[in-house]
Amino acid sequence: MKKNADLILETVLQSSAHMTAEEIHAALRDSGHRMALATVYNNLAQLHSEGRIRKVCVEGHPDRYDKMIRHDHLVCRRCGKLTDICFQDLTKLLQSQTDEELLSYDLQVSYICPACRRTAHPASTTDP
Amino acid sequence: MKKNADLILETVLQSSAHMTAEEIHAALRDSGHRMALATVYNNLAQLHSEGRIRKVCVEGHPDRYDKMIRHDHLVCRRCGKLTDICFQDLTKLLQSQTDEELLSYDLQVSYICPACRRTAHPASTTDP
DNA sequence: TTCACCACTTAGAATTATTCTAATTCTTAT
DNA sequence: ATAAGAATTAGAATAATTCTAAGTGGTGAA
Repeated sequence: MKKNADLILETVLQSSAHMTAEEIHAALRDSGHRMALATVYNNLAQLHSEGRIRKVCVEGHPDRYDKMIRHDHLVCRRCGKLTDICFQDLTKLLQSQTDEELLSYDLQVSYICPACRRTAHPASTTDP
Repeated sequence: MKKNADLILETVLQSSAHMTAEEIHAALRDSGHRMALATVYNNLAQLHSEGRIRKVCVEGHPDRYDKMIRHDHLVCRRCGKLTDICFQDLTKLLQSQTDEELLSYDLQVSYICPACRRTAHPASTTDP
């Protein structure tokens, strides 16, 4: 029988939804894998410290977990939604400007997502 | 008499210490400005939403506040200490790779700070 | 100068995500 | 089978932050 750690890892890797610990817990429960939320937290912490998953913290929201595959995030300033994007040549540019050994980086670019732009734009008709 | 919001803003701007709400509260108290911690939180939120200060969240640590002046952060993976750094041409590179209107970004590069490298390096003599 | 109005502040309770504790249940090798 | 060790658990605890509802203070009109 599969270990919890593997189930949790799979859930994170298979999803592109940047899931929270709660969401992962719920998803596993829905597919018949009952375990304590603390177990999810424990294993996520373990997987993260082993460098097998990423932990993304967005202000005002619970932490989210993600694949390691090199990519960056657009964060909507209105609704907080994360979208993947991959900026090229970033590592090169960063490393070229310092003598420190850079281990990794986390880039969050904020913008207004298309949905928010459409629906939540106040006073759009009178804007210049 | 100066308003609390101004005192709080000044404290953030004058310090290069990336202070937490608690630290700002303590600093103000030490200089004779007594106010509730909630007031500090309220005003920091206000200043942040007005785009007058930055809010930096480092995993496992309380949020820190910072000047707006364009710069990035090195975060020590061991001790969590923040160090300012300014990568050049970053805005240009990011904007050149997307059609979205990018509002701002937050880049945290992780490394091992010199202090940790010196003191907390395990088994350094046998490393390759 | 009184009064009503408003913004700001406050103490303390509440909330929320996460971690801790201590007990229990699995694994696994012998 | 069984002891040792690891993983899991329920529930308590923690910590940062926000909320609530009441209090304070200044301002300007009457």
